[in-house]
Amino acid sequence: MAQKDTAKSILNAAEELFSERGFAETSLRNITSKASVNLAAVNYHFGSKKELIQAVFARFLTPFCADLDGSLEEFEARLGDQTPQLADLLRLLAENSLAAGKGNPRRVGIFMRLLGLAYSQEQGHLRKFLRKEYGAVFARFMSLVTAASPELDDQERFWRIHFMLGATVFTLSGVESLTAMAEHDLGVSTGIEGVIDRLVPFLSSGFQAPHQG
Amino acid sequence: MAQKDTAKSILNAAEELFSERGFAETSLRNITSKASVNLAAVNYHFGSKKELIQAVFARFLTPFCADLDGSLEEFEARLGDQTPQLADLLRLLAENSLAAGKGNPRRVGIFMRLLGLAYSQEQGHLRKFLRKEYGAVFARFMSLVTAASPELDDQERFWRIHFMLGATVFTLSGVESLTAMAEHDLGVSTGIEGVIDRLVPFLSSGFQAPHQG
DNA sequence: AAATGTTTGAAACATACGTTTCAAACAGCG
DNA sequence: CGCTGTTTGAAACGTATGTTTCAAACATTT
Repeated sequence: MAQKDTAKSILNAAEELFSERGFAETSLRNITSKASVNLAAVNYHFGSKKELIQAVFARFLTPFCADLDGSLEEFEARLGDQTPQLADLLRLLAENSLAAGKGNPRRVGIFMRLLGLAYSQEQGHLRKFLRKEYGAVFARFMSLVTAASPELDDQERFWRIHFMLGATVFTLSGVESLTAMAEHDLGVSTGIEGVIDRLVPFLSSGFQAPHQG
Repeated sequence: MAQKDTAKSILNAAEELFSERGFAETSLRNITSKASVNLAAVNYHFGSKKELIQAVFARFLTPFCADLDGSLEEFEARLGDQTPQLADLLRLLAENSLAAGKGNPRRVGIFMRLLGLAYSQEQGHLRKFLRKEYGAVFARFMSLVTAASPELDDQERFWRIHFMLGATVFTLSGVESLTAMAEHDLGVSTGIEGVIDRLVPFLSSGFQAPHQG
C-alpha cells in the first residue's frame, strides 16, 4: 500500500505548496521533504516538475468536470426549452465546487488560488493542458450563460462574464486570509459557503445591470 | 545622461518582464539583457532583486498615490457633508488610474498585473512595503466608500469591496489578452477606457445589490 | 524459495541563479 | 591636465535548482 501513498503524498504536498507560493517558488525539495519521500520519487512517478503540476490540476479537475458535466446535463433536461436563470447557473457551479472539496473545505480555496496562478504565471504548458482537457465543459456552461442573458449583446456579455470570473477567483483564492481579516477587523467568522452566499447576489446583480448602449 | 538611463532601462525592462512572467520566473539576467546593461548594474543601482521589485512599484505608486490623495482632498471638499456616490468614487479612481499611465495605455494593465502578483505570489516583503508606504491613501478611499454605503453592514460591505477589487484587478490585469480575445471572437476592439466604462456599472450594480439580511 | 519487475534511497550531475569582486572607463572639478 | 568619486564590464563565487544514476529494498508471481 505504500506504493500509491508516495505519489499521493507528493500530490498533497505539491497542491498545498504550489497554492501558497506559486510554481517557480516551490522546489521539488520543498515538496518531497514536506511529503517525507525521496527527491527522486517525483521524477520517477511523474516524469518532471511540469507533469507534476499538470497532475495536481488533473486530480482535482477531472472528477470536478465530470460531475459538472453531469449536473449540466440534468439542468438542461430539467429546463426543457425554458430560459435558464443566471443565479441558478451560479448556484449550480457553487454547489459543484463545494462538493468537489468535500471533506476538506480548504480545498476549494486552494484550488481557486491554483487556477489564478495558472493564468497569472507564465506556464504556457498549463494553459494548453487545461484548455485541451477541460475546455468542452467550460464551453457548455458558457452557452447556458449566453442563453440566460438574451438581453445582452455579445460584447457586453463577454466582459461581464470576465468581471464575474475575476470577482470569484480573486475572493475565493484569498478566502482564507480574507475571512481571517474579516474576523480580526469585524469580529465575525464566515466559512466559504457564507462567502459564496454573498457572492452570488453580487454577481447576479452586476451581470444584469442596466445596459447603457 | 547615460547615468540615469541605466537605472531607468532596468526599471522599464523589469516592469514589463515581471508583469509577464512573475518575480521568481524573471531572472536578473533576463532583465539586464532586455535592458542592454551589465548584470552587475542591478545590484549596483538597487542593491538586490528585492529592492528592484520594490523600486518598480514605487516608481508607479508614489506619483499615483500622491495624485489620488489630491483628488480625494478635492472630492471631499466639493462634497461638504453630502453622502458620496459610489459610482463617483469609482470614476475618480478610474480617472486617476488612466492618468497615471498617460502616454502609455498599456501601463495600467501592466501595473494591475503586478499588483495581482504582489498578492498572489509569496512576496512578504512586498506586501509589507506596500502597506507601509501607501496604506494611508487606501484607507482614505475606503472610508469614503463606507460613507457611500450606509445601508450595508460592515461585513457585507467588506466582502463586496473585495468582490469589486477582484473583478477590477482580474480584468484589467488581463486587459490585453482579453481585448485580443474579444477582437478575435467578436470582431470588435475596445481600449482600456472602454473596459472601464463597462466595469463601473457592473461594480455599482453589484455593490448596491439588494441586501438579503 | 527463487526470480522478476517495481519502487526507493543516497549521491552526483549539469545548469542557472543572485551576488560579489576588481580593474577599466567615465564624469565632473581643481 | 590631473585628480577623485561614480559607473560600467567581464569574470568568478557560492548556492540552489531539476534531473539522472545505480545499487539496495521491496512486492509479486511462479
